[in-house]
Order: sequence, then structure tokens, then C-alpha cells
Amino acid sequence: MNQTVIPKPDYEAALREAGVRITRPRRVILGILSDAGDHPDAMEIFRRAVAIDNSISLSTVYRTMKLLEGIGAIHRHAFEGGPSRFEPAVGDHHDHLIDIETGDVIEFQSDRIEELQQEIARELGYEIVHHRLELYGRKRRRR
Amino acid sequence: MNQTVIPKPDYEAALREAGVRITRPRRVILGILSDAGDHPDAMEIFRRAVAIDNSISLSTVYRTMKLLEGIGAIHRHAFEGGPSRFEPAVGDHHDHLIDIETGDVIEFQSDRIEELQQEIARELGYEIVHHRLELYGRKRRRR
DNA sequence: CTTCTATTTGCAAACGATTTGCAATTGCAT
DNA sequence: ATGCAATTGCAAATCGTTTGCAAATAGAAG
Ligand SMILES: [Mn+2]
Ligand SMILES: [Mn+2]
Ligand SMILES: [Zn+2]
Ligand SMILES: [Zn+2]
Repeated sequence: MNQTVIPKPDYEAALREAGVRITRPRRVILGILSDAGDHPDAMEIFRRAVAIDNSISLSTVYRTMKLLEGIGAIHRHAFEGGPSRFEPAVGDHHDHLIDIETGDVIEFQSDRIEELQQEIARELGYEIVHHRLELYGRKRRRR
Repeated sequence: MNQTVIPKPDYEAALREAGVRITRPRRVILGILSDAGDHPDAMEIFRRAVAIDNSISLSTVYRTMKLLEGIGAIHRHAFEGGPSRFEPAVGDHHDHLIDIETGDVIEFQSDRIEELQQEIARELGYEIVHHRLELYGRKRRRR
């Protein structure tokens, strides 16, 4: 018992909140996002969606991602090279380490780095609106 | 006297080193890069190049940027939204703060952050090949 | 200085990711 | 059930960037 609760965002409520209709394509896409453990790109979300309802179009995936991003329900990451990748905006802020060999994305968080960023911005006379910290690396050869 | 020396990279030597021909378009583009104090994108470099030699093409700008990037003579930055922006790979490593109102790019450097990144990657079993730290912010309202 | 050829160029067309116009469909307030 | 604005699928457009190709040229050799 006592599993760690993986929080699932209530997208439908968020959409209703935003005064936006809950359609079949949206329901499908939201479902996919809710239980995506990874950081899929639009094409991958489209593939997963088609597997559920083959009438969904790629345009709708893109439109829905933009909509969700707009209401802050998901984050868009433009990692080096590839297309945008998405993830539910649930849980605490974190940054990413991308395995340049496999494309795997590993999440991490450093309060210390976040503080230092604030400090730097303040010294430069700026307030941070958002930031992007991405580490690109490869697995260390087993010692 | 005793000005801070703004180092100008010897691109021509680097090119010769790479066994590549030094052509008129390349000379023009290299000149522009050498004394660019900013982080121009390909189109901007193209504009500056055309002002010097109107026969230069945008393709050549792109090809030259790729070439220079390949030999490590310049860095390419894919800041949020816009096209790639470039800068000579001279001087020490630094990261960027982008003014989301003006697009201005401010450089900064934090040994502490760099160390913490190493530490994080090591803990995750990775070695960093490169990284990207971008702060997006706006000028703090004058106090 | 000329000759020779591989490299580089400009141009136009192709590219991949994403966005958009439009007519047809659909959610949902009445 | 009705009516209409919101949403959709589709195809075409867009943006930044890359590429094929025939013409131009750098620079090594003589
Ligand atoms: Mn993440
Ligand atoms: Mn810089
Ligand atoms: Zn962060
Ligand atoms: Zn750095």
C-alpha cells in the first residue's frame, strides 16, 4: 500500500474553466497526456491518439497543445535539434538532462541553481519570467 | 590607454587549418562576425553582408555558419521563438539572459552554477557534453 | 601568368515542423 | 429538438533552413 501518488491533472476542469468546449479529440489527447510518463512530441501524441480514434488529425493535436500551453496546463520544451516535446504542467518545477545518445529525458531539480539564477538576474536589473536549463550528456562509462 | 582587449578570432587561420578555401563571401561574413558585438541571426548577417557585397546569397550565409559551427569557431544559440543566433566562439564560456521585451541578449557567467551542473550530472551517472542555460526576463521596474 | 580541377557559389526548389483558411461537423446553451 | 458559435479535418501556406545543380572561382601545379 501507500504508493506514491502520481498526480493526474484534471484537464477537463481546466478546459471548462477556460470556457472551452470538451470535444472528443480533446478528450483523447488529454487522456494521452495524463498518462504519458515521457516527453512526447506532437507526432508521437498524434500516433497515440490515432490508435484510440483514427479520425483525429495532426492539426488538432497542434491546436490542442497550443491551447493547453496557453492555459498553462502543459509545458513545451524545445530541446536541441528535434521538434517541441510536451509534458503535463503538474508537480514542481524541474529542469532536464537529455541523453544525447538515446534522447532519453531525465528530470532534476536544484534549489541552489534556481536561487543563483534569481541572484544573477537581480544583479543585472532583471526579473526572471521563465528560464531554461538543459544538460546534454552521455552515460558515464561504468567505473 | 590600457583598453580592455576585445579578442578578434583569426577565422582565416582556422579555415585554412580546416583545409577549406577562403573565398570572397566567406571573407565578408567572417569580417561581420569578427566585429559583431551582438548575437545576430542568419538574416541579419545576410543584410550586413549584402551591404558590403550585394552578390552574397543567404544560402552561403547558412552554409558558412554551419561550417564555422562545425570547426567550433562560432556558437549557435536557439533562443525561444526566433531563428538561430550566432556569436564568435572567443573568450570564456557564458550563458545568456534574454530581455523578452527587447530581445536584447545579456551575457553572464556563474562558476557556482557550472559546478552544480557537473555535480547533478555526475549524481545521475552522466557526463555533460554541453548545456544551455537561458534566463528570460524583463527589466525590473526602477526602484 | 596560364591551366586545371575540386570546391564553392547563387538560385530555385525541397525540406520539416507548425500554422492557417475554409467548409463541414459538433458541443452545448436554449 | 434547435441554432449557432466553436471546433474539426483537410489542404495549402508559412518559416527557417537545407539541398541539387550548373556556373563561377580558389589556388595548386606547371
Ligand atoms: Mn519534465
Ligand atoms: Mn554570448
Ligand atoms: Zn529550473
Ligand atoms: Zn553555462
